[in-house]
Amino acid sequence: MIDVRLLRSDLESVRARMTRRGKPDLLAQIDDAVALDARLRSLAVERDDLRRRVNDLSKQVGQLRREGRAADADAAMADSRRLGDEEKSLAATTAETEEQLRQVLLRIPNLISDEAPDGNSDADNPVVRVHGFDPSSIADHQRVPHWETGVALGILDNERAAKISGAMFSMLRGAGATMSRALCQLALDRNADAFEEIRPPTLVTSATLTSTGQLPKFADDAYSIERDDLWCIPTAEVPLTSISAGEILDEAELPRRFMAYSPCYRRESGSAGRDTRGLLRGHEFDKVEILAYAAPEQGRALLDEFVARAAGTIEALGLPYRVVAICAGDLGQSHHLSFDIEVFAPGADRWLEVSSVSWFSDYQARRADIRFRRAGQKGTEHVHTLNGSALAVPRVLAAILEYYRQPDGSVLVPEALRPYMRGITVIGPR
RNA sequence: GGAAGGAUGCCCGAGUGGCCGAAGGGACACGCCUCGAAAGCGUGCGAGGUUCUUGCCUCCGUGGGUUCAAAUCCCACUCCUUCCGCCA
Repeated sequence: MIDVRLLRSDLESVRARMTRRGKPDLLAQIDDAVALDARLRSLAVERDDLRRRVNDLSKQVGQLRREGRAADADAAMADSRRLGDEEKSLAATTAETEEQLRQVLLRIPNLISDEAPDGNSDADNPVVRVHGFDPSSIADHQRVPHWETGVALGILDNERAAKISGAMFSMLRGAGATMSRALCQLALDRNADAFEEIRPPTLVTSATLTSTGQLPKFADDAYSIERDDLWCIPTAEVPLTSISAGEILDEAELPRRFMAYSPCYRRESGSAGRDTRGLLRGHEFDKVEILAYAAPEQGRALLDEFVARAAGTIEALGLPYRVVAICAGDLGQSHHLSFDIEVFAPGADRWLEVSSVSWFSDYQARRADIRFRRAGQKGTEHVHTLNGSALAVPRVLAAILEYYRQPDGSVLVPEALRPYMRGITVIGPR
């Protein structure tokens, strides 16, 4: 949620920054918010004044009673009752306006960073840097899509996954399942120096899903369990962000860092049939997420650190990758500034997004009400939140099955994964 | 799933209709004292909104209700604890 006060103090700058997202109807939403806010404030002033008078009269009633002036007390009581009725109807109007404003505000996206490049869609995202990518070094035996290799080696069985759960679910077997787990282990171990490991719940309440920005706007993208009013998390970002919801932290404990392995559930409602072969996109996948609560001034540097950590793990796996800056028009609703890491998959012959690292400024913290107190100062501020995939398993696994494929059709296990592979160094046909 | 008890400020804890935004203690901060510290003493110490300051409004798990007036009474819900049942 953006700060309403910004709409009052610096409306033009808000409008200018929203314009960069390239969504014309946003400006109308902002106008709605401004109007509702103005209305709310005048209503609140009026309501508070009535309350003050009711409170005063009520106190007088008690006072007069104690002094034995029953007639005066009755008169004050009558006055108070009359004002109270007025207050009640005004309070109802105010509450209604408040809720309207909240609903509008929940749908207004975050202010984007000046640093985010211009652009309308992912096609405009500039490549920031490329590592280890040399198309001329890629041999024919690597140009086999992982869904073929995976089936040939008996480690990927999407047919049976579909039998069990329907389309867009996948099942790994044998060394494939082991490698999936190994990738999680690797990502967790590489970040254990700075992050507390969490095993969060993966079913969450509506309030939790609202804090990170998935609700109310993107309800169709998440699985819901209506009978119990719970939602399946689309990413561990959701529970991790809400760990300190409603809490006030000390400046000294910032940045506060968490990491978590979790399954992630996505309905992928808009993308059925697109890029769904093999392990490219599924309703359920494993991911290791890293996240931090930070003081505002720590945000930018942490974003770089998160990108470096995610890229470092890909590098340790020996995979070619590039870092892409997300342009203004492609930035998600909650995002302030984001970078994606993409791995080149020679068999699928394309770059796969394997990590998205984002800085949310105070947008999520305001929704989740996560604040901190600066040492020696009165009052509180909202923290900034950042998060990123330390490693998204299926796509990295896909890239490995292609990049590490050998002329005889087997797949070499990357050096970095071997400690977690029970001695398997090569995945051959069964 | 059934039964009972509970939820108050950073923590503990008092408060059963008005004088309670909330006693008392602890923790914390500052000052005094001290060579320094501990102990002692004094002062301060929740959050949000609105406001030039003063002030005013809101918040005692959440949401409703009763009342001139609610932390306090009523209803519903959530969570915690204990017991029973069930269960990986």
